[in-house]
Amino acid sequence: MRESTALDQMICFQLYAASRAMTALYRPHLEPHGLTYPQYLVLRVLWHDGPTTIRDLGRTLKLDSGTLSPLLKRLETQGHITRVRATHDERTVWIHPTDTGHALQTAIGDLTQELVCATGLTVDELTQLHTLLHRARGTGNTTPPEEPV
Amino acid sequence: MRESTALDQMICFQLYAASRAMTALYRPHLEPHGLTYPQYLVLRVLWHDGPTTIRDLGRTLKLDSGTLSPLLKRLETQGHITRVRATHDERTVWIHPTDTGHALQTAIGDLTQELVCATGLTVDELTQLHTLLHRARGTGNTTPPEEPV
DNA sequence: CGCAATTTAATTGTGCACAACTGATTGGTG
DNA sequence: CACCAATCAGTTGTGCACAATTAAATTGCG
Repeated sequence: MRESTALDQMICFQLYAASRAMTALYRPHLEPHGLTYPQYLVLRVLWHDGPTTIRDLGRTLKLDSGTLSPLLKRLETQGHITRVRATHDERTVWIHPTDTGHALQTAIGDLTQELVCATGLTVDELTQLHTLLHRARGTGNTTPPEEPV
Repeated sequence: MRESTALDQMICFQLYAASRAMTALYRPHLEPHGLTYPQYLVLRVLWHDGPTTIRDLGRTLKLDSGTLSPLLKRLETQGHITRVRATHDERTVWIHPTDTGHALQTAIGDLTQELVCATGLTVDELTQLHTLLHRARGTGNTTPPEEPV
């Protein structure tokens, strides 16, 4: 029964450890391009959605400006994005992927197969895991998973 | 089919987001005691196992000395632990919980119910999630979940 | 219109994570 | 015994996360 009393702990630590382990799987594929995993997530949003505001990036990735501002500044320094303040509402800043930013998409390629194999889970299990994880965040959040997620 | 091509991405982001969301659930319960979530994990190991070496803490929590050394220094400053270098092998350092460190266990109490409810998942689903997460780390790792995990 | 509340991005400060390295200690092997 | 490789903790540097604050722009309401 102490299994059940420690259940939340175990879930939380498993999440914490699994998240870091998964990020570690990406690292060797991203580091050659000078990217971190959060930077890669930002680029995925830009690849998928095109130019995006910092506000929307924050809502998609669940990160605040305290995290995104310096991260985007680094991506800009690397030449992967540009930052343009909107003219009609000067509070918002638009993030545009540059040509080199777009080029990274093909340069990095599709990491799916390799990483799915690394987990050792079947596609069914991964789908199951995905559903449980999504449900575990926001209570009663019934909206389907978004891209690029 | 683009669902499946983005599957690893989605899983990885879900892990990343769910882990941070879960940590955020703990924060209001730990912050009054001046603890962070990683510090709380260390204390849970000490509450469960008693005095432990830094090496074993690192293996249990999957953290290296670069993370643990300053973290433990902060726990020592707060008076929750002591650091004692072993006499028979002066490379290893033993971490002992102090009385105030032990007292935190009852002061913080059991957060299980509250956090399980916050996820909105059933016990069965949490068990399922736990199993999948554990399997997703280490390929072919068939050892059962450890404490405190 | 005038002004307070809200929105947005940026900044500051703290604490992880993790790579790379240092330095001390230990164990094993010739 | 001498020496070399391995082990262990600590340090340094970079980049997230996140709370709290700041400042500018916008919105809404009287």
